[in-house]
Amino acid sequence: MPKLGMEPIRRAALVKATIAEIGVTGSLDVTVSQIAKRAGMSSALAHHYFGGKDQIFLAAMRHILTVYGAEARGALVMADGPRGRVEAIIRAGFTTTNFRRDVVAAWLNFYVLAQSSGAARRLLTIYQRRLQSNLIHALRPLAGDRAADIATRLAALIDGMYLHAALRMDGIDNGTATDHLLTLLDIELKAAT
Amino acid sequence: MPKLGMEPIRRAALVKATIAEIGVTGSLDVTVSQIAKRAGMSSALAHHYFGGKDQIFLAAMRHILTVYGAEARGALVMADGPRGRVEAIIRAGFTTTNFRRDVVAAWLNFYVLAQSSGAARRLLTIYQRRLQSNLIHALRPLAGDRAADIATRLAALIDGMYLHAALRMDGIDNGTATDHLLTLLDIELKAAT
Amino acid sequence: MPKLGMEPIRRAALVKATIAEIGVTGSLDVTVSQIAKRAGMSSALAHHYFGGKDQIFLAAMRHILTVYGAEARGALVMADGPRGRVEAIIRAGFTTTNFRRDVVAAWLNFYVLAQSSGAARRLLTIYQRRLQSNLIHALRPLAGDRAADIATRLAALIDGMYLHAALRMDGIDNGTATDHLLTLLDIELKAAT
Amino acid sequence: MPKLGMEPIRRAALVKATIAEIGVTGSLDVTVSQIAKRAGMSSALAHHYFGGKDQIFLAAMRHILTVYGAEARGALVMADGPRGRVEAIIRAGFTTTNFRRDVVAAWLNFYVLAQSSGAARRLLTIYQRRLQSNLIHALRPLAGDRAADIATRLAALIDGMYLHAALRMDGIDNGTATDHLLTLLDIELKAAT
DNA sequence: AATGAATGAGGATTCATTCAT
DNA sequence: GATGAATGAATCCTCATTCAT
Repeated sequence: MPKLGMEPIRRAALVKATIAEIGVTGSLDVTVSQIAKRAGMSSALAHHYFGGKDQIFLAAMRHILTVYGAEARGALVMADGPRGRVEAIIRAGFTTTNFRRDVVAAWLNFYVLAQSSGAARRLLTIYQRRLQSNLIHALRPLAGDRAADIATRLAALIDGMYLHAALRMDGIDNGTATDHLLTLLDIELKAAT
Repeated sequence: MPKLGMEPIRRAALVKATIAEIGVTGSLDVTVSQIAKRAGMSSALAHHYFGGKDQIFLAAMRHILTVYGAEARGALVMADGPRGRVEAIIRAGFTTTNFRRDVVAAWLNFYVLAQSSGAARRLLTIYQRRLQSNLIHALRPLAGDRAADIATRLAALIDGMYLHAALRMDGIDNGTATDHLLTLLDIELKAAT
Repeated sequence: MPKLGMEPIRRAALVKATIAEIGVTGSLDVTVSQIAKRAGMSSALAHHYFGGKDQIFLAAMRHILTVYGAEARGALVMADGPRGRVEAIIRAGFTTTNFRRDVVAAWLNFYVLAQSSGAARRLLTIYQRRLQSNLIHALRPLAGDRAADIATRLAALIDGMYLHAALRMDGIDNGTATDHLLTLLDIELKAAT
Repeated sequence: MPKLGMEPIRRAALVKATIAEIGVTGSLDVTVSQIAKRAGMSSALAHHYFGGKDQIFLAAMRHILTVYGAEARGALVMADGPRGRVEAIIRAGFTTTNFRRDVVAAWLNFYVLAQSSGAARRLLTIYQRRLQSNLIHALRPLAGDRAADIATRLAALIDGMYLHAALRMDGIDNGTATDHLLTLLDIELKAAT
C-alpha cells in the first residue's frame, strides 16, 4: 500500500461502497461503519475523508449524477439528427452502468433524501434542469411548441420506470424500459405533427 | 368510567399523524414519540395499539392505499364507457385527497420502505396489480393487445408525476398532472388505432 | 397511573452526583455515564431529564450558587450591624456546606467553564455582582468611598482562598481561610479610618 | 539536507501554540491537532517531540512558570530595600508578559489540571513554595512574625486577581490589579507595626 | 526530520421498547 | 385505558496515538 495519494482512492472506495450498501439495504438506514467496512477501512477514516455521513451520501449522489451526465453527454455527441439526440438522452438513463439494481435503489433513495436535505435537493435540481433542457432542445425541431410538455412527460416516465424497477415490478429491465420510453417518444412525435 | 371504543379513534389518529409527520420530515426518520405527540398521546400508547413502529408505518401505508382504492372504485362505478373508465382511474390518483403534499411524500417514502420491508412490498404489489388490472380491463376495448403496454406506461407516468410532485418539480399540481396523463392516454389511443 | 414525581428526585441526584464526580476527578472531564452511574441510573435517563451534558453542568453550577446564595442571605438576616453583615457574607463562603472539597473543586471548574460557555459565564456574573453589591452595601457605612475597592479585594481574596484550598495548599481549611478574610477586613477598616 | 537543531525551535513553537490555543478556547479541551496546526506542523511531529499530550501541557505550564520565575528573579536583583523586594515580586506577576489574556487563561487551566495530574501539581507546588518563600524573606524585616500570614494573603490575592482577570470581571487590568496588591501590602505593613 | 495514513477506544446522544402503576 | 419511568442497544463522531515511508 502506497503511503501517498490515498485520498482519492479511499473516497472512491467509500462512494462505491455507499451505493452498494444502499442497494443491499434498500434504504438510507446504512451506518457509516457498514459503508467503511465494505470499503475496507475503519469508520474513523471515512469520517476523516468526508467529514460526516451526510457528505458521504452527497458524494455518492454526486457520483451517480456525474456518471449519468457523462454518459448522456457522450451519447449526445455521437447522436445523429434531432430524433437521434432524444434517443441518446433516453438511452443514457438505461445503460448497464446507470440502470444497475443498486444504482437505481440509490437513485430512489436520493430522491427521498432530497426532500429533507437542501444540498441533496440542489444537486437533484441541477440534474433535472439539465435533463429537461437537453430534452427540450432536442425536441424543439421535432415538436415545436409542444417540446416542453413532451419533455416533461418523458422525464416523468423515466423516473417512473426507475421507481418500478426499484421494486422489481413488471419484470422491467433495460430493454423493456427503453422500449417504453421510445414508444412514448414515437407516439408523442406522431401526435405532434 | 372507562372510555369505550377508543381503539379505532386512537389508531386513526396515529395513522393520520404518521402521514403528517412523514410529510413534514420528508422521510421515514420519524420517531414514534413525534407521531404519538402529534396524535395527542404517549408513545407507550402507540406501541400498545400497534405493537411497534413497523406496524404503525404499515397501517399508514394501508390507509393511503385503501383511500386511494376506495376513490378509484367509486369513480369507476360512475364512469361512462371504456374511455371514461380509464379517465376515472387516472383522476383518482390526483384528487385533492390523494395528491396532498404530505400524502405524496408518504407515498414516495413507502416506495422506499417497500425495498427493505417484505410486508410493505406485498402491500404495494397488491395495489400495483389492482391498478394494472383495472387499467388493462378498461383499455382492452379501446386498444386490444396493446392494452397491457399502455397500462404499464400510464401507471409508470402516474408514479413519475408523484415523484416530481414530491420534489415540487416542474410546478406539478393536480391539474397539470392530470392533463399530462390524459394527453398520454389520448396519444396512446390515437396511435393504437 | 405510573410512578410519579420522579423528575425532581432524579434531577437532584444527578446534580449531587455531578458535583461529587467533579470533586473526585478534579476536572470537567467527567462522562455522563459516570455521573449517571453514581446517581444510580442510566445515562439515557440523565439525558432524558436534562437534555444534555452542558445542562447537567449548568444545573450543578446553579445548585452550588443557589445554596451559597441561600446561606449568605440567611446569615445576612441574622447579622448585627454593618460589620456583622460583612462578616456574615464572608463566613457564608466558608461554611462546611460550601467549603467542602468537592464543592470547591466544582467551583474552580465552573470558573474555567465560564471561559468557554456563555451560559456559565452569565450565571457566574450574576453571582459575582450580587456578592459585590452585598459587600459594598455592608461596607459603605464603615468605609465610605473606599467600600468598592475593599469589596473587590475581599471578593478576590475569597476566590484566591478557594483556589488555594482546591490545591490543598497552605493547609487552608475553613478556619484559617475565614481568619485570613477577617484579618483583611480588620486592617482594611483600620486603614480606612 | 537535514535541518539541524530544529528540536528546540519546534518545541518552543508548540509551547507557544499551546498557550495561545488554551487562551482562545478557554479550556484544556484543545486537541493536539489544533496545537500542531497553529505551530505549523503535523500532530505526528508534536507527538514525536513531546511523547504525548500531557507532556505538551506540562511543557507549556513549565514555560509559563519559568518565565514568571525569571522575571521575578530579575526584578528582585534590582530591587531596593525590603519593601522594594516585596513590590518587585508582586509586580512580576502583572507584567505585560505574564498578565496577557491567554497566559492568564492558561494559568487558570493549569490550576485545574493540577487537581488531576500529579506532575502538574508538583510543578505548581514548587512555584508556590518559591513565591511564598520569597515573599516571607522579603517581608520578615518589615513584619517579623506576621510575615508568613501576610505572604499567604498576598499570594492568595494575586491568584484571586488572576481569576477575576480570567473572567474579565471588575475590568481588572495590569494597573488596577497591581494597585490592589500594593494597597494590601501597605495596610498589612501599617497594621503590622 | 516530517507527515499522511490509519485506527481503537470512548463518549454524547437518540430511540424503540418495556414495565409498573 | 394510559402514561411516566427507565434502559439497552445502537450510531455518529472525535481524538490521541502509532506507523510506514
